Amino acid sequence: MSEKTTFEMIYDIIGQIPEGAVASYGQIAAFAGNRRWARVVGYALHALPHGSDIPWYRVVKKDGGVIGGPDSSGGIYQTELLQKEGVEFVDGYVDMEHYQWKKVMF
DNA sequence: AACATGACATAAG
DNA sequence: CCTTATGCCATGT
Repeated sequence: MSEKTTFEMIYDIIGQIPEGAVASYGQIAAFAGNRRWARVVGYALHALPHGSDIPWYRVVKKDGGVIGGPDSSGGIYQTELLQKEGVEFVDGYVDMEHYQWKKVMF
């Protein structure tokens, strides 16, 4: 049966995030079906293998902040990747007003 | 099976 | 703004 696991649904949603856009954990969880899966979303990304096609760096907190803080090595890396795609950062936070993903694009 | 932990969100004080 | 508490699900021990 085509019973997709929670992780698969989450990965599917994340994989739909276009370039130059970001999405929050809660947002992904909401698109996947339940917004309470925000935690599972985090765990799903945490469990991602290296070399995965999942754009984990396009996933940020609801405020637009990166995990670990913008000063963290991972935070710097994530910020850099997003900036290369055209996402603007202000004080370590994404300008969600302009770059938060909206599914209306499709 | 039970408990603890975790890339979160929300509410309340 | 910060800390607590609660909700939700998956994983590790």
